[in-house]
Parts: sequence; structure tokens; C-alpha cells
Amino acid sequence: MIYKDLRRSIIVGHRKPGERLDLDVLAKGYGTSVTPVRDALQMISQEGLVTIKPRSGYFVTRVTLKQLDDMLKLREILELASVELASEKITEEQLDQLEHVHAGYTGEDDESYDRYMDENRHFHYLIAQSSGNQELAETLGRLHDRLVRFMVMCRVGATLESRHALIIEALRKGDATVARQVMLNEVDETRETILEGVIQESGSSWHLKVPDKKITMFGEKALPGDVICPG
Amino acid sequence: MIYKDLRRSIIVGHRKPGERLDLDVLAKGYGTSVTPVRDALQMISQEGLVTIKPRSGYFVTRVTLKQLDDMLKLREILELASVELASEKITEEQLDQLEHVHAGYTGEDDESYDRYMDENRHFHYLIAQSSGNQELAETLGRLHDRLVRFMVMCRVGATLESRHALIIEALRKGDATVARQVMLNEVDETRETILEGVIQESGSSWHLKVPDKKITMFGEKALPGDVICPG
DNA sequence: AAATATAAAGTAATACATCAGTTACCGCGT
DNA sequence: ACGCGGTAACTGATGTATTACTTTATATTT
Repeated sequence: MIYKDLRRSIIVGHRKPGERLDLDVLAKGYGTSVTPVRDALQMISQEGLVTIKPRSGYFVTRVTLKQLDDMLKLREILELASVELASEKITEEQLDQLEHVHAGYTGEDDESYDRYMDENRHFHYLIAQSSGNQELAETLGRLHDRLVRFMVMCRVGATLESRHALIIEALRKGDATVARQVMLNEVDETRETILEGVIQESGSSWHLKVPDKKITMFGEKALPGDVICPG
Repeated sequence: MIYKDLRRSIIVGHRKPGERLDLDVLAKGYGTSVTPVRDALQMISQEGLVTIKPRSGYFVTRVTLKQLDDMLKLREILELASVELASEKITEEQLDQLEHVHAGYTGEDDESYDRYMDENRHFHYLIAQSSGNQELAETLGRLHDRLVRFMVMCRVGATLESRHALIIEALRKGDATVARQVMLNEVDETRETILEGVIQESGSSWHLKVPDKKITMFGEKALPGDVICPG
């Protein structure tokens, strides 16, 4: 439970990169001792979301621009392979699931933004699963988790719905070429949006020492005014 | 230290899949308490090498034939992307490093087999790094770590040297097409060797213990027909 | 004389050990 | 074959030690 909650709070951007994660504070917040919190942080650090400075502390991992660019390029490789394989192997049932997830896309009011990102993740994860290669799906999912906070920060997602519809259509036809091309467009657009947004923000408060130590345990929403620092 | 040592012992196949990892025994072995061992196992489990059954125990992860096949296909995707990017971006210094690692390949006497696999890993990791994408390199490296034990088991590696020389040659020329093709051949050959070897071995000493209860991560189901590799 | 750098001491956080408790598994008996 | 009990393993808590960071004081340099 602690693992999932902590991980989610980092992924969606409630915890900012560079922020210190105090064992005692977290333990108090969850009403447990530090041991489960330690275990959770150790696990999360293996996914690259948390950095451990021995004898010093736990911190939300800071990401450099190069790392971000690398992640986005890797995502492109994996998403393209994924959609290509899926166009051959996807089943009717999986197509229906895709449609269902896609239909869940509502407006982009701020309060539903978290759910929106969840569904975007779900959409891409479903395609990866439809490739028939679970390893590919898991790898892509983990990568996606590390990218979501930047998507949230840069308000990626405004123009995703139409592309998603096109992808579903191409997959239904089994047209690998079109599916691949549309996916390439979406991934490229997302990449550019993120990189531009991040570069723009870079002057303000990229490396920071968070003065406000507000630490809330459960379900805090990302407010419009929140400055989310890439590190 | 414990993390690295335990991880290595699993990767090289010293610990067999399905084997129980007793906290107390390991702690005694390292001369510490169980806490550091716990931390190490938690971390290793995030890489998929160890499976945790809550309130029951820690076990070296068993791999199904499907999972193995998925991993090998994913490896193909990543290795091809890797060598393709590297053919454009690789530097003279990196080429020299590749030559040096390649030259380190000696015979295949059994006692140097571990070192041999280390060097094979190093070779592919260097190429991935030469792609300029560190994320790609690390993802491929993690995947490779999960595959090494099967390579060792199936004595993959006999005919790798000549292909490696061809790859270096193609990279030096910047010939992406040839490099890609040779890499494809090597990866395919490795895959077939592993799958054949695994299927052949499946009758003898593969399951050390009960085949009815299977331990898998991510809650996926074990199909009755699944061959459980090795141990 | 003032400012900066360095060193030392104190504080705060993690890492590890020990202990208590719960649970699953195995064997025995019915 | 089913159920019950015992044992052994993991999980979580508490306490202790080690380490890193911060602050302060002193000395040196400008």
C-alpha cells in the first residue's frame, strides 16, 4: 500500500524532483514504523524515481534534459515496435477495450487531469499488451511512469484524442503502416511539447530548495499554480 | 555489497530458479542481520530476478517459456535500434574500446565461461552506449542480466566472435544496414539456441520442486501447458 | 577591519541489529 | 481425505550506532 501510494504521488508530480523524503515523517503519515517505508523507497529507487544518498537521505530523482530526451527517444522505439506488432496480433476484445478507454476521455478540466493521464497511460499500455509481448508492455509501462510527471507539467494531452481514434481505426484494419505513422506523429508531438515546456520553465525554478515543506499524504491534486520542477 | 553479490549469484546461475532464499541463512552467511538482506532482495525483486511471496518467502524467479520468448523478442528490438543508432554516432574511442573487449575473447574453457559472458555483456552494453542513448543502454543491460543465466545454461557463445568482428567492421564504416543485419543474425541465433536448449532441458532437472504451484510476478496466470524454466 | 575559508563540534538522519507477532506450510492423527 | 497443531519463516517495531550536514568560531588573507 505504501509502495503504491508513494510511487503514485511521485509519478503524478505531487512530490517534486529534488524533494527530500523523510523516513520518520512518512512513517508518521502512514501510521506505521519506518521499515515498510524503507522497503517501499528501496523498491521505488530501483525504478529510478527515487535517488538514495547513503547516510544522507531519500530524494525524488532529478532528471537532466539529456535524460529526458533519451527517455523520449526510447519511448518512440518501444511505442513503434509495440503498435506494429499489435496491428498484426490484436484481438477483437482488445480493440473493444481500447475503444472503451478512448471513450472515457472527457474534457480537460483541471480536476480530471489526473484521471486523464491515467487513461492515456492505460491506452498505450493496452496497445503494448496487444502486441502479445508482455515484457515489452511492462518495459514501456515503467518508462511511461517516469515520463508522466513531465506530461502533466507541460499539459500534454490536448490534441491526443483524435490521434488515438486514428490509431484504433488503423489497428482495426490491421494496417501496420498507418498505425505506425500516426503513433510516430503522436510520440513526436508529445516529445516536442515536453521539451519545449521544460526548456521554457528552466529559467524559473529548476533546481530548487523547496522552502515550503508541505507534505500531504493522500490524494493531493496538482494545482494549476504548482510549479513542478524537472530537477 | 550484499545487493551486488546476491544479484550476481542469481544472474550467473549460481542460484537456480525456484530456489528459496532464506533471510536468516543469507544473513548468517554475510555476517549481518536480516535487514540489509531484506533491502537487497526487495531491490532485486524490482528487477524481476527475485519473486516475493508475502508471508512465505523469497524465491529466485521462475520464468515461463513465453516470458523467455518475450524477453528475447524485446532484446531483438532494442539491440537493432541500438546498433542502428550507434552506426551513426559511435566515436573512434568507443570503437577502440569495442575492439579491446572483443580481443579479450579467449577460448571457451569452462572456468573462463563466466568471464566470457561478462565480456559478451560488455560488448553489447558498449554498443548500446555508443548509440548515445543511456536510457536505451541501461534498459538493454537490465534485460541482458535477466537473460544471461539462460545463455550460460545453453552454452550460447560458441560462434559469437566472428559476428562480433563483423559488427565492429560495419560500425567502423558507418554502415547501418550491414550492422543491423549482422546483429539480427546474432540475436536470432542466440534466441534459437536458447529456446532449443531450454526445451530440451525441460524434461530433466528443470523443476526441482512441485510444478503445480507457480510463482510469477505481476499476478499473471500460469497456464497448465506452460514449461517452467529451469529449475 | 572585514570577509572568507576551514575545522571542529553538535545535530539530525539513515542503517543496522534485535525482538516480538503473525502467517503459511508441513506433518501427524483421526 | 480433511483438519488440527506445531514449527519456521517473514513482517513490522524499537533501539543504537554511524555518518553526513550544518553551524559556529577562529585564523588568515585581502
